[in-house]
Amino acid sequence: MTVSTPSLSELLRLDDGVLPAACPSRVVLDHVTSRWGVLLLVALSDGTLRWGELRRRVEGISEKMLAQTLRVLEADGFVRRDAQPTIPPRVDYSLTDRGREITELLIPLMHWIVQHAEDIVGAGD
Amino acid sequence: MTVSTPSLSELLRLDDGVLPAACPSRVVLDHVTSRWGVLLLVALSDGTLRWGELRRRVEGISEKMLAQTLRVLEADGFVRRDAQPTIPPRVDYSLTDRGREITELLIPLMHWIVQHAEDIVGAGD
DNA sequence: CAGTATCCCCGAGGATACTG
DNA sequence: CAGTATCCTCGGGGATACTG
Repeated sequence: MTVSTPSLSELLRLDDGVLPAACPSRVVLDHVTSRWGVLLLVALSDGTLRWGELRRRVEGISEKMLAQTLRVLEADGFVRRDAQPTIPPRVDYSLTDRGREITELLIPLMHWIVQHAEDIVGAGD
Repeated sequence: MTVSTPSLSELLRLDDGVLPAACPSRVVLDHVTSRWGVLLLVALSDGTLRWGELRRRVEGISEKMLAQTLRVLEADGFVRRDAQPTIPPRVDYSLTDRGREITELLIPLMHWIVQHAEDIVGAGD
């Protein structure tokens, strides 16, 4: 049942295991694993959130980085932005299908980290 | 069969969905998703590698960042360092059990990214 | 409310040279 | 070979003020 994890080379079909530096995946990896990228995607996995809600959920993020990271994630097609032309404005952010795909891979990671973080920083740091 | 992904709040047992800023998980998340962290861990998933092999595999990494990132990953208990006291020296790096655990969550992520990267940067960037 | 615009700083990270 | 030491740059990212 447990298919032993295939090697990176097999998974990526690299015959030498080298992932080139100039490579689209590096760009996407950087976007997703950017300082605030993971946190925003994971926050949105709970459902649609407004700008202000996102700010509060992802504690510590500045307005600048919230805007910037959201723009990148939107450009990559991970996040959908719905702006109501009302006064005052209301903007909803949610995951696209693509965003949900990658977030489903991110959640187990976050989960593992949250479970083990204490042991890790407690012992070594 | 498919258990629908539980919400972040459920997974993390946060009643408000807010992941605090001052929190060990943030530190570990930063280490793992650091610029070179993912790439190194994933490279080591293929098995033990020597310093020079790692440098070549993770194309673009400088010696400084290789050393620095490896030290962090070692301190976190993800990576084991085996130094043979020979001349010339030989140092082997491999994943610990803990390293293998988290890498098994990283591989699907990398895999997804490599599969979809072209579409993503091709269309939006 | 949901952003943009600006200024500015610090440290991540690269280049280079050196060493056991 | 497997690093360390040093210098230096560039841009990530915070603080603050302003706007439709």
